[in-house]
Amino acid sequence: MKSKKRTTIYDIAEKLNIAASSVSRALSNSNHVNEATKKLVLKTAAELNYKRNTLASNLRKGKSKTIGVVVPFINQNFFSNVIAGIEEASYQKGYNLIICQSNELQSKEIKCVNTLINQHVDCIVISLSVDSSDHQHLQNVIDNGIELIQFDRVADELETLKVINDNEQASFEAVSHMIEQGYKRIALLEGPQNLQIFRQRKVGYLNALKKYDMPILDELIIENAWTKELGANATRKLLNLPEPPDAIFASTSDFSALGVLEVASVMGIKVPSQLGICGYSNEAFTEITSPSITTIDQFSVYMGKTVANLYFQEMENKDETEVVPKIISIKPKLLIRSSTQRKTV
Amino acid sequence: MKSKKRTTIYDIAEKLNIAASSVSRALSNSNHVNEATKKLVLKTAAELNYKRNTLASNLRKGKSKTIGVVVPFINQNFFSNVIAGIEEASYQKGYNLIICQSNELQSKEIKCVNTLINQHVDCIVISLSVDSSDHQHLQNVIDNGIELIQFDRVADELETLKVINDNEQASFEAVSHMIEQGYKRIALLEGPQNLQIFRQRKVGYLNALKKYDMPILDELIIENAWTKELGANATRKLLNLPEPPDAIFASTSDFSALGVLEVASVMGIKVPSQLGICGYSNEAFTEITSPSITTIDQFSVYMGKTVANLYFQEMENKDETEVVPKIISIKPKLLIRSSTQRKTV
DNA sequence: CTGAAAGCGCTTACAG
DNA sequence: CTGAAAGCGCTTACAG
Repeated sequence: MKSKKRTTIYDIAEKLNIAASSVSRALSNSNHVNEATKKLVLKTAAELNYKRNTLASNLRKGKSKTIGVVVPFINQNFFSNVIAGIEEASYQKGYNLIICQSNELQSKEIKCVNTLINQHVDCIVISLSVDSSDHQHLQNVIDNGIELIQFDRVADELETLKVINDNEQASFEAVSHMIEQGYKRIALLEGPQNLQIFRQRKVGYLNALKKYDMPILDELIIENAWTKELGANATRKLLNLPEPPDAIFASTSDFSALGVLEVASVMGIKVPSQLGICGYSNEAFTEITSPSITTIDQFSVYMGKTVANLYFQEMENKDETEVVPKIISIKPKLLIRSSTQRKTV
Repeated sequence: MKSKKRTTIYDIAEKLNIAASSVSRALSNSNHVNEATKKLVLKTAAELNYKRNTLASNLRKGKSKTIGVVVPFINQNFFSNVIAGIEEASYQKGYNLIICQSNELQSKEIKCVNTLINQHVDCIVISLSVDSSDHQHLQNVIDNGIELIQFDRVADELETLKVINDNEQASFEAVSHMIEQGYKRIALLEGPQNLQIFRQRKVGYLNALKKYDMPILDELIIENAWTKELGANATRKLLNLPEPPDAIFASTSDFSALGVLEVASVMGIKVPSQLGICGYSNEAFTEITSPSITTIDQFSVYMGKTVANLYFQEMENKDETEVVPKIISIKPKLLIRSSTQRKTV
């Protein structure tokens, strides 16, 4: 099968005894072509099972109608939801997606970005890997004339289009809620502080404590507890403290919160009466644990659509004077569930 | 930035005063080129920030080093895991992925496939949408000389490479296990029977009943209960029967099984003592529900890797006489958890 | 080992 | 409205 020769515009032109350029015009629905020939070309194209070679078309036109996406892992709920959103919006505009995963490694992230540059994608959408520190490869994208959009895990210092959550505000609200539920010693599981999102979440936590005149207790702030295992380890450590916390804000992820819940359950500590738990991201499972876990919804599918549409707007406004907002911040929503509700309303 | 002109092999050739063909050879590491010139070219390429235009290269070579993937939804655990597996294996071989989602609609599936054909992908990997009945678009892929690989939800009559699960066997084992746990009236939630996988799972169910000389009770077989909501509806209906079932095999998915569990929980029916529940797919949440749900692991990431590697093998053996197996069946694994264990071992 | 030339399949100014 | 021609950036037989 591989050897089968595909139909080209020349085959159609030859059969109809017209010029290839006319065929091309007819196929791209130009209005500089006679209606009759247009119909004839379309009919013949269908008969010969013609498929436009997008590669050739793109090469000629100097654009690929392709968006490259780089995420840490495709099979993590948050990212797969964002990708689904990007796909939906892109599909409507006739754009394709090339997807790469960085596996949370900057080294692989760099390779992915280079591949996408080679592919001549029109736009690269990226959420940084956790160990991403140097951003030369992102600068490289810009230098190659490719639109760069960062989302969620962004490098703040790079002036690019960005779609982010208001992490600080969400975090502030979550901790405020816990304080209002009467929790006095609220621990923070924080993520790698080289990522801005995790720094912002910490700030939100600190601001909430400040607002309610509560002391900042260093022993209740645990670094780098952003997976289920690390969350569980941190919880063991915290709950064995002379003065253990009465609530834990797993600011890094719901996976971390799940680790907290499991350890509490094993240790026979009751949630939410003895220990409040709040996660981050609204993973599907947070609704079905017992008790259900309070968390923060990031509207991930919507975030994906927003990313794609931001690119399309930017393209349309390229030559206009109107200024498009460069950073879109989506307000996340605190979902109060059982794991933090000990006051009956 | 968009206007920036990229460096081409001609820029390098001009600067070094050699032919473009030599530059091309040097860059593709041909051994028909002097070591000294090769080094010089590489150095200059780096200086000028040269990036090969893959579009042009692929157009000339007549292949794209791209695999197109069509799945119902990117953001469903099973599919995102398969995609992650495909990505990993493809990345190692220098292949890119273009991802589309059919949204379970044959109409969109057809458009996706056509887009991928236009993109001149080398291979299309597909898992059919639920309402896929006619398969002309898949035949079209083959007719266009593109390798077609089906996985999981396959059209049996099409002679293509396939990677599947042994659904019948897995289903048989699951039901046998439930029978051995003493369940007497085991209901089946079945999926749309136009999909082979759901037919196979039904056969496995029936075979298990037959083996243990148990009657087939038509009122316990519920059609089309393959989402959480449909699973819940079916459960309400079943549990209100004069003679309700004492176990439910949600052969369609874990989501369906979750619907069963929630209804049982609302109705105050104890799992597993009064009602046994078994799902399908090993979604992450099945481990953390209370009780945890017995299910079947499909090894989804491995399945993805297998798909990609099958393609690469097929390519390598194209001109050899050796025959590559056309259908790879992965044996799924029954994971026995709390929701079906009422005998203490 | 190197160069000149053709060609992958398309699009688009340029003439008419 | 239509055609002839150039060119997108690369690769690869063909000569030498």
